[in-house]
Amino acid sequence: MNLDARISVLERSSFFNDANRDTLVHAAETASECPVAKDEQLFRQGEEASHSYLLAWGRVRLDQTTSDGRNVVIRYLGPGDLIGTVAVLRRKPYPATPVAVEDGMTLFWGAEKKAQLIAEHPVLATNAIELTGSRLEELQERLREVATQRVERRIAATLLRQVRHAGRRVEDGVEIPFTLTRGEIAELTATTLHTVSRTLAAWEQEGILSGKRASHLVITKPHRLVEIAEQE
Amino acid sequence: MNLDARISVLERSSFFNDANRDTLVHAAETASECPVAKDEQLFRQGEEASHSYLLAWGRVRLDQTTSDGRNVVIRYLGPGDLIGTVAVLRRKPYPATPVAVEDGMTLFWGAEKKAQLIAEHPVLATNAIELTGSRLEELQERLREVATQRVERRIAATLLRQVRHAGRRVEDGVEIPFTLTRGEIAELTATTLHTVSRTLAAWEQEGILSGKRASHLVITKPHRLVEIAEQE
DNA sequence: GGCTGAGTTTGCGCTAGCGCAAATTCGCGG
DNA sequence: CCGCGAATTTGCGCTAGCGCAAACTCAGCC
Repeated sequence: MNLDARISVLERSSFFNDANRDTLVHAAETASECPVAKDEQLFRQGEEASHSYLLAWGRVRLDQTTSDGRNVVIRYLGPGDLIGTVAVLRRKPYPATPVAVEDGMTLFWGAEKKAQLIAEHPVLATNAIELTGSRLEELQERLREVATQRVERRIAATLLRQVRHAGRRVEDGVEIPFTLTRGEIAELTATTLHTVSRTLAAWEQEGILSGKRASHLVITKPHRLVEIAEQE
Repeated sequence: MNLDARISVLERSSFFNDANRDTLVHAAETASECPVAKDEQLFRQGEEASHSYLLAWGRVRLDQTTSDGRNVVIRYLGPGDLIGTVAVLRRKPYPATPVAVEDGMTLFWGAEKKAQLIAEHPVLATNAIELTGSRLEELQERLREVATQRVERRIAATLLRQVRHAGRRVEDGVEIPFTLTRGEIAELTATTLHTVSRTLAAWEQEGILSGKRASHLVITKPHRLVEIAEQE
């Protein structure tokens, strides 16, 4: 990636919202590139936070593992999303393990460079607060769902969230443009893969959605899914 | 509160960590004071975020209500904690309703003044990221607990969290220095008040803790509670 | 001091959904 | 093309804990 390509990637990220040319150039010049292969981990939960990443393209799943070995999917990240930035700024260990769900490319900065970038460009600090706040809001929403809703609603809400983040219109409806297994949906919604499988099988029968394994989920009746998510 | 008293309040808040005298004075001079009475709401979830608060003393519970009228307790706030700041900075509606659990006092700033404070004192932006990140981390932890743990463990973890945030050594053990009802514990741990009641009754019988209603919970065997929180 | 309402406790029936087990499917790599 | 492993599906027994109902407790207010 040359400088212009990098700048093009950066200006599409909300972390660089309202950033001027100087900021973009500074960030582009100080960044390094790192391709990431499917299933590769950028870093591991618990490690010292040494680098902060921005996903140029590809998709990444953010996993947290519990002390008894269970996994919770925190979120899916797409192009323009930051990875590891808050941990770097806080000088805390990484709280999660980002796993690439497809081949991709990242730009990354060492902790010092990132802190300097933010110190010299206050708009980036403001944007970091915005982004962290946005993550906070989403987690609050998820906690509310898990605390108060049955599984079906939660699955519907989770799929709609992926649609909102990354959904793509296709001929039959809306596609979630990355691989999402029943197991992963289970780890996003605090349930088991068996329950997800049963639920999705029923919805597939009903024509609400289709897709499994490497074929991406396609929501054919999004309004139906919204109804399910909002039922009492 | 005179200026020195305000400064004393501010410098004890982690939002003002590493802030110099100028910053503290600026913040103290531009703040207004608002006492808050037990059960009073500072603002309501969904309202436009117009003011940002810092709790000088007292305790506040942060509630989120779902569309079907159920309540989730997001966290308890104590002296030095910010209330509504992220929403103000993000120019989003308030995501929660802060309810005073005892009489207290707040300092507050209008949105413009707060944004200006942060723009003129970059250390505050850094601290805001730190604080938001810390909230994020806690919510991730709670989500992991709800997703993967049985109720008992969750209750234990929740009580230990209050102890860590606000616990006070007393003669018999560690006191949680604010009123925490079984219903509120239920809303913190995604369970029902009946289950909390049963669990706490058993633990009280076992000598692990004591206290109900207006009498604060006292954890008499904290190590036992840690064991429960960490069991598999 | 008495009353009241909110908080706590307890019994118990019920079920959502967990988790075991096994069968089926399918995508990928050699 | 075949084998294999991971993903998906399906049957089913079981139980953690929900939620209804009712009784008890106690703090605060008049």
